[in-house]
Amino acid sequence: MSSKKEIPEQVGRVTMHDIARRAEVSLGTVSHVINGKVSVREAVRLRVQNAIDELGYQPNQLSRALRTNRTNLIGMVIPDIMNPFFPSVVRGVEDVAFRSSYRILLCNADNDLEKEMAYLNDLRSFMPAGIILIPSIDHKLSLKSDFPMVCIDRRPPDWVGDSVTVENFEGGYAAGKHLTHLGHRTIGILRGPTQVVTVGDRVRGLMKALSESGVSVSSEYVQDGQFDQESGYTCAMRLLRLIPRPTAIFAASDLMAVGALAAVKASKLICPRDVSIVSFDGLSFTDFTDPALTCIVQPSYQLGHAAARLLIDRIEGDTSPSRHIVLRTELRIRDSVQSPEGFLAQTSSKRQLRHSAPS
Amino acid sequence: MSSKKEIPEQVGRVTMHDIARRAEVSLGTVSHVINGKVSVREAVRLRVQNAIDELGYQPNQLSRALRTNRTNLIGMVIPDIMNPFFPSVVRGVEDVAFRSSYRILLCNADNDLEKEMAYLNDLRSFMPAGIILIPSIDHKLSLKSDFPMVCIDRRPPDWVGDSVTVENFEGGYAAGKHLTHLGHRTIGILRGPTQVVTVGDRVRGLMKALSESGVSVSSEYVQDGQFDQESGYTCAMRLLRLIPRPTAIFAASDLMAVGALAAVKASKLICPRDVSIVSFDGLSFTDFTDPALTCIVQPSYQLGHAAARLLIDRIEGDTSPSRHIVLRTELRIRDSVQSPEGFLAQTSSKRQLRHSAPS
DNA sequence: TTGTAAGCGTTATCAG
DNA sequence: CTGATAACGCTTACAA
Repeated sequence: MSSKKEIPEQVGRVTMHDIARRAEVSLGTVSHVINGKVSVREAVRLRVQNAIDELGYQPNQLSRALRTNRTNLIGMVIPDIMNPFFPSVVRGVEDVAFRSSYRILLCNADNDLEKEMAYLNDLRSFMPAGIILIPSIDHKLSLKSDFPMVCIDRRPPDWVGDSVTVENFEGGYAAGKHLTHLGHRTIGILRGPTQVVTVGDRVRGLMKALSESGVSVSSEYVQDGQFDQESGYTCAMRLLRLIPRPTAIFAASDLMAVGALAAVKASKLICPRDVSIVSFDGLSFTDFTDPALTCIVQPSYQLGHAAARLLIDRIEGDTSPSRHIVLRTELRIRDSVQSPEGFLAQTSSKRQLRHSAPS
Repeated sequence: MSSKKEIPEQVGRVTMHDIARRAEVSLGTVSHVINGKVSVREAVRLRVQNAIDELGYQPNQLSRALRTNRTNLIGMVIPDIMNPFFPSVVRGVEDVAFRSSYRILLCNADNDLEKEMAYLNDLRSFMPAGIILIPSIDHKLSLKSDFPMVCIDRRPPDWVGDSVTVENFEGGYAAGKHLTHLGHRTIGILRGPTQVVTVGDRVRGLMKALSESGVSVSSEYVQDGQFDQESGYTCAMRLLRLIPRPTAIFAASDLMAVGALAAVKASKLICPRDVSIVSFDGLSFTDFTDPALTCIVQPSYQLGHAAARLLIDRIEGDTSPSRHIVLRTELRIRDSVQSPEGFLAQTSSKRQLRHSAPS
């Protein structure tokens, strides 16, 4: 799009009628040149195009939608944009959507099933082209709708449609391997809310890695709570009082890990010297904690990106069987994990406590 | 399309026609009971209402909008939802909007004037009820439009419409007072991008407070850069090499402050013992840094909240003169500021600032 | 109080 | 290739 010749600042809405009149053609012809579906004589096409440019005409999306029975709106229902995990998901969706000229209708359902269903229902009255949903924890709805929908992040058990999720199990497994390779054998777990299926997977993956190294975790080393920092603090405190004290803690979310970090400090211990911490999420603030957190990074932007791609394919007619895309996680090594004291790690020449400075 | 006596799950769209037929009334009557503007005999009203409930009818927002020339859509154009400052602004807008049954169309303009204008223009084709805009840095557009618009966070110089902003100057001033009362007389400033007007105000407010205490800041103690962590690091490094070394640093954003924190550590200094840091924004991660940052908190949620209130008032007919709401900031005292070494702090016989400290 | 009918700005179907 | 004309689903005078 290059710069325009003149400023068409005609304020009152300009419609196809205005174009038709100015170009001295009929309404239908204007429509034809706009949609390019029916061919139009070049001279006429030009006249119409000029009128459009001169008057700064934009097709009214509403009437168009009403007529064609489809908008270019994508409804996006998420738990809460203030939860730092979601903004990049939303951005991933928007970037893809924008390129295909879809617009995003954003709804925060607060993990509240009622609110989620209300939004979902309400959204229908806008005739969206499709919906991207991060289902609430206890999502039950198997919605049959007039438009495609893809579930992301969490996949409800009864959901048979498209979905994009993350390898939670494998991420947990990677965390477990990392810890056991460094020699940890007494490991505490901050699991968070048990009803969240993603968390369960993370912990199961972790457990698998541990048991492969002959490490077992008795139940008092697994603490359930909320996803937040405060809960992480409280639960970590309980872990730190256990005997033997865990040499490492796995936190199923970054926020819990931050709480755990605080708990370690409050216990006059040092992370990672006394207690290592590995977390799950990879939010940006994990770089700012002290020490910076080693964590399993979720590809949040990609989550939205892939979902939008998939959804738009569906909107544009892809009728292949449901797809279930599962995205990889990544182990990001920072400063919060080291070998436990007294463990002779061959590779421990690396200095752990160095705070990574931005380069 | 077989008529059902059963609970609605009728998938194909159900329209007013269906209701009219089932309730054995005319289209107009259905409309009347829905909009409650024209009175309808109770018996009929009930029949219609039943039909609506039984069929699970929802009015089509698009056709309604087309007819009434107004949607219940609010367009929100922001720089970038991934910037941690904006999610709560968006949430503030959405909470208010939702209660008045408006929906949010979210657009990320990336501080790019072209993109911003493209979005703004594009939004018009949805006939939004109103727009909330966080203008790009070099926003020039004085848009005359068919619907109300309120600018938030930054107020473009030529913008004569409604706006909601933050007391940047006063916030900077409070930061300055806090520092001077504690005895700081050599103060470094991380100003960030000079073209951002909010930053200018913050620094001017700071300067005023300093000069009121007879503290002057020579130019090499003022570093410009970007808003981000990396820039904060680099610029703070320069400050820390100055002689005399500043005993305190003011960062115009939290991210720069985080970079400064890293710079202090990298210089083998300790915050706040050797260098105090006070920042501006109050994002949630400032609690997780080490030490936790003392900062001037912007009421980001309130920003969105107030803007939405204002906008909806306009949408609903408020034609009073343009309003310019300015929100207070708050000094949040954490651990990154103390009196400089060797300064005999007048003990708290006199409390420093009336700016409320959180408990 | 209720029904009728004319649009809102498009697209789509047919004639010319 | 171009132009009428009928929808799309709804609101709103105005008529009955």
